Amino acid sequence: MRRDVFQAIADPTRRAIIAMIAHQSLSVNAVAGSFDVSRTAIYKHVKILTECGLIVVRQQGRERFYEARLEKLHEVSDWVEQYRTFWAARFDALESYLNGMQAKNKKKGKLK
Amino acid sequence: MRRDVFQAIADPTRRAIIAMIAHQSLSVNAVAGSFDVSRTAIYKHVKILTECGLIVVRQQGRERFYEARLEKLHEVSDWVEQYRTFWAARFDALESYLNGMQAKNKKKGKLK
DNA sequence: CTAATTTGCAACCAAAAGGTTTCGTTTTAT
DNA sequence: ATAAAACGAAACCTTTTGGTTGCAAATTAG
Repeated sequence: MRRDVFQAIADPTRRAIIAMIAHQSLSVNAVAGSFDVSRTAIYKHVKILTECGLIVVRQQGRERFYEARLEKLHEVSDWVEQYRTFWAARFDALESYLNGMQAKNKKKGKLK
Repeated sequence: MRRDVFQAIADPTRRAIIAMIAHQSLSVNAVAGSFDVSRTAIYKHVKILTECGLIVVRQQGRERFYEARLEKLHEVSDWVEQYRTFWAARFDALESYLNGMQAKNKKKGKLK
C-alpha cells in the first residue's frame, strides 16, 4: 500500500477535501455532504490523507473534526521547484526564439 | 481516462523518468535500460507523460528521443503554493482559531 | 540483400483504487 | 430509557493501473 503525498493529492476528490478543510475544521458529515459520493467513500479518502500526514482528526463527542496539516506539501513543492529554473529557462529561450521568428516573418510577409 | 499532471507525477517511476530526461533527451532504450521493468512498461509511462504534455517525442531515424517539457508543472506549483501560507502561519493562530471553530461548527449545515 | 536494432502496440493478467451496501458502536437528544 | 445521529469498518464489486509476453513495422548495419 503506497502512501505518499504525491499519490494522496493525485485524486481530485482528495484535493477538494483539502481545499474544504484548509479553511476550517469540518466533521465527516459536513465534508461528505458536499460531495455526491457516499460518506464511506469520503471516509476512505480521508483515511488516506490521514495516513500520509496531511490531515489530523480531532474527536469531540460523537463527532470527528478533520484538520488540515499541510506541512508535508513541502515535499511536492520541493520536487516541483527543482525544475522551475529548468522550465523557466526553456520558456525564456522559446520566447526569444519566437520573437525572432515573428520579426523574420514580418519581413518576409509570412503570416500563418 | 483521467490524464492530468497530478496523476502523471503520482507514480515514482514517472518522476524518475522526468528526472532522467530533464537533463538531456534520451532514447526509449536509454531510459528503459535504467529501470528493472520492461521497455513496454516504460513506454506506457512515457505515453502518459506525453499525453499530459510533460514530454515531447522527437523522432530521429529509427530512434525516438524523449524531451522534457515541464511548463505544466506550474499547475502543481500553483496548487501547492496556495497553501504555503497555511502551513507556514498555522501555529500562531491555531489555538484561538480552533476554539472559535468548535462553537460555530455545531450550527453549520451542508456546504453544497 | 539480409540480419540486427529500435520501437509501437495489441492482448492479457494481477493487484490496487474507488465506489457501494450493510452492520456495529458510541454519543447525544427526546 | 429509547431513538436518532455520527461514525468506523467489513464485505463486496467494477474499473483503472502497472506490469508482462509476443509480434509487426521501420530503420540501420554488415
